[in-house]
Amino acid sequence: MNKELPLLNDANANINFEKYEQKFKALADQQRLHIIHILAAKGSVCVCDLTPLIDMPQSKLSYHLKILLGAELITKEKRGTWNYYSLNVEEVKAILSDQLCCVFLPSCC
Amino acid sequence: MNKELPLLNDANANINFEKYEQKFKALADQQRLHIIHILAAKGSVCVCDLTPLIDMPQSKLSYHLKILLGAELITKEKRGTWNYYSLNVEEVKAILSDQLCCVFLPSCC
DNA sequence: TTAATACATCAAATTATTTTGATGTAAATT
DNA sequence: AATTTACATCAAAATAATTTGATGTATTAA
Repeated sequence: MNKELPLLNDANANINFEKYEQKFKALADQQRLHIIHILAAKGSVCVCDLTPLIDMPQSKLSYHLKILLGAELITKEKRGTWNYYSLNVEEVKAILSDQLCCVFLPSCC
Repeated sequence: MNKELPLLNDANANINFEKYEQKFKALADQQRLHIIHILAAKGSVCVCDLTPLIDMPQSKLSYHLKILLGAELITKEKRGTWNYYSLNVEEVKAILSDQLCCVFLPSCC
């Protein structure tokens, strides 16, 4: 059995564009890029410590964190009342070029 | 003179998030990812040859090409009545991981 | 046990993006 | 010269994403 399907001659191979669309959508926002940048620098941060770093109401921050979480660009860990968010470095590296990793993940370079 | 600014301790370095936002926005759409994939496979393609490959009205295709062009992910070259679009491979490679390049630029692997 | 803190979620309002169909312009064909 | 082809652009309609402020639920602190 051949596990590889041949490329179709109309170049419309069976790529899961939807999955990538979601990830790029999550990245397609300055405020979320900023959040990513902070998480990259700070490691694990709870929402209450993130709020003063970025200037936005808490409900808005929660919204953006949810988008990033849905795209699996960040992870969430509950400790008591606090929710700690971290960057999913592996996932980000799987998407971004080394060059961009250097921009958004300072620890990378 | 020191060309490198020190990293600020609030991790809010002076990154041009806007520029990246535009590029990710352009990528954040299945139809545009499809266009990118076709251009990567076919090289240089005019709108009239692209239209039958992707199933959308011409004005819609023009709109999406314009978004990609604005993000400098593709280039345009006029030859007579025809407008030939090509992928800006350098730019795409500067953004996407090798892994993703393999997905969207088949010739890459 | 009351109050305060740390969130998530919800509905409504706002804003941004996409889609559609029509129209315009230029080059190519007849 | 009249048609046809190849596009871009435009305005209106449709859809989607974001923002806001209020409320709810735990957990912790007083």
